[in-house]
Amino acid sequence: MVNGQLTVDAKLAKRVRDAIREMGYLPNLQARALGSGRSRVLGLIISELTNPFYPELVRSFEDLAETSDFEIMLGSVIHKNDEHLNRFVRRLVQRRVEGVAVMTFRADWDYLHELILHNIPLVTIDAAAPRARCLVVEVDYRSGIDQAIQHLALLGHRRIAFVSGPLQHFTNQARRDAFLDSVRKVGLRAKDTPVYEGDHTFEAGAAAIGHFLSLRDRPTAILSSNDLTAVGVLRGLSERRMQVPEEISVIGFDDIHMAEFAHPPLSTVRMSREDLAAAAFQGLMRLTQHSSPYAPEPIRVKTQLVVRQSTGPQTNAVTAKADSARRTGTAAACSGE
Amino acid sequence: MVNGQLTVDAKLAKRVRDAIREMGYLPNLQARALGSGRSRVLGLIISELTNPFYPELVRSFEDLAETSDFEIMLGSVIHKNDEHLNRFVRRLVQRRVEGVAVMTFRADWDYLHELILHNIPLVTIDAAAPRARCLVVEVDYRSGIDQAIQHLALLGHRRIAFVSGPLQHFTNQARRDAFLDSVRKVGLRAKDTPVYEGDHTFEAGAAAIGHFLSLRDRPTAILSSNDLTAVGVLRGLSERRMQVPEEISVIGFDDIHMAEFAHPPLSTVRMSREDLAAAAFQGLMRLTQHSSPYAPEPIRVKTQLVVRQSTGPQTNAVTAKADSARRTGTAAACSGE
DNA sequence: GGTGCTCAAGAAAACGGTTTCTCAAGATGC
DNA sequence: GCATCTTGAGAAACCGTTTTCTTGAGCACC
Repeated sequence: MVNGQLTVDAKLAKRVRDAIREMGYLPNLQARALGSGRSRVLGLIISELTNPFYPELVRSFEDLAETSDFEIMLGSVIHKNDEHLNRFVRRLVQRRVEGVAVMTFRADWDYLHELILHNIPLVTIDAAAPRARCLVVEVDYRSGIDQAIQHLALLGHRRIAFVSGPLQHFTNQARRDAFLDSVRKVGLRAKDTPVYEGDHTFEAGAAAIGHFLSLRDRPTAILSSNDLTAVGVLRGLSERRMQVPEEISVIGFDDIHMAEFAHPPLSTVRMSREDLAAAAFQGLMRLTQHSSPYAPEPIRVKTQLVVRQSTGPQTNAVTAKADSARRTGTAAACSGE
Repeated sequence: MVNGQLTVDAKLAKRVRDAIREMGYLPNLQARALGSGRSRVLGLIISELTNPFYPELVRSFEDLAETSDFEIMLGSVIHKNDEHLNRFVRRLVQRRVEGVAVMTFRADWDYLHELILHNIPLVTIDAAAPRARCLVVEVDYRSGIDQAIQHLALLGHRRIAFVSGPLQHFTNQARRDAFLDSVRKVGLRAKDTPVYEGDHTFEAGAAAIGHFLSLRDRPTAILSSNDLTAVGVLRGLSERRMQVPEEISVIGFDDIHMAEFAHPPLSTVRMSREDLAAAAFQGLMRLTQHSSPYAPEPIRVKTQLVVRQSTGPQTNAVTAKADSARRTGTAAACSGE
């Protein structure tokens, strides 16, 4: 009755329900989990919470989980040593999670072996763990990077540099490859599209700028593989007293909060955390419904350019304060979005 | 045996343990919780994860929880409506959490009544919920704000403004009062220490600057009640082409990541998230050990000035590019830390 | 009216551990 | 040597739900 069937008098039902509330009764979820064999807990593994990319993702994922009455167990990978990591994964199993979303972009699955052993549904990003009951969320880097490059090309830029993350990670290769394809598509050649391999830190941005400005043919626009590094690029430029976007344009990737508050506000390729979370959650729901070795299609998530004020038309003047030109450029860019 | 007593042959014990591992056995924590009556889950309530103050706090708290074999259930208050909030609190009770750390700075406890009803240990910040089994973490705003004001006074500033958060919150009153006390201590008068009430957003910073610059006696230094607003102040100044710290000094509060990456890097009063998390966790452990109506002393957490590059000596020149002076000033300030 | 069927309510078993109880063997004291 | 205390192993009860099983009532049909 309490669980919602309608075989008894509605009025009586209401009275009973009121009495239950009155006494402050709340079912014990542990007991329920034990009895039903369903814990209603999901695992969520991220790189780390202090990476500004993740809080939004976690929040979206939690919201989804909440509306479906799931709890989530959060674990970050980066600052943990292997010992800690294994402990965390073991706890996931001990709490009998019904599935785990692995939202980190590195592609080694060793630390997940305990989950695989217990045949727990898994959702990963970019690349699948080698096993059944694993679903991939494929981020479509190309769509957003294409937009970024076309935006720059439209503004007249013919020399566009790229700051990548560590190329040992599959995801960073994918981003760089997307960049190289895009610039080729708008007719630029390899020597006009230099790539600098950074490490996704703030400092890498300043280092990249040091490198690019030492080139004979300096790029007039820079695309960075993540926002933090792009902000580092902005800082490096500001320290060299170079004006953005008058002298050089900068585009980031991710669209973290900081991008909006950067100086100038950073144009960037947005990878929607909401979409990512939704894809991951949906994927888990799908996997949990099929207990058989079920291998569904990957879920794709698009990326998209967000134009702010760090991009403007290419000019040859090195010191020109082309303020009015910039305004026009920005307006044009915005309308192109 | 499995739980670690030493009554049987050590070798046999090892063999048994190996066999257990071999078979992939892991105890079911739900069953354990049900049997023992201890869930080993703690609640952690924060304002919201996308507020850059919190990720570090959550991480620290999680680390502590992990080493003591606790799980945490995370909930954010801000973006939830009352309906959602009540659901979350109810879930805390349903999972039979052993205690809840309420790490949000607002002081209304209505939404916690379910926790109070079930006599669940509570740790709060700044002010205690009106009940037993509740422990307060008292943030010592005065220590850090004193340091900030003395730092500015030493640099020659005699007109120091304050941007507060919404004064309906107890915590913001405390910060403002600490400011007023501090400036009085270094001999400044009310008319030279104007206060602007903002709302802790980025935009509030620009608004505050608009107000302060319209005053007849402009302040030469600004202390903000949080970092995001301070960054907004920096932005407002930059839009007015005013140099920081040559023309005006700025100090924030909190020491979020962004502070370091601001332009220029923001001097700020650090409220240590590690300390806060440690205090909260310790408090919960203390409370859970005493089931009786036990009212322990509050735990105090200090704040501390961090000097970066947004503060420099007061100069009368409005447009002077006092670069060398600034360098010296910064160095002096650093050594004073 | 007896037989077979459906249905729902209540009892019992299960979930996987912890905690408590029981009881017999061994140690201790006189 | 006998009564008492201590010890530890194994059995039993328990935690609070869900799930399955049992039972008996109600009903249609021949």
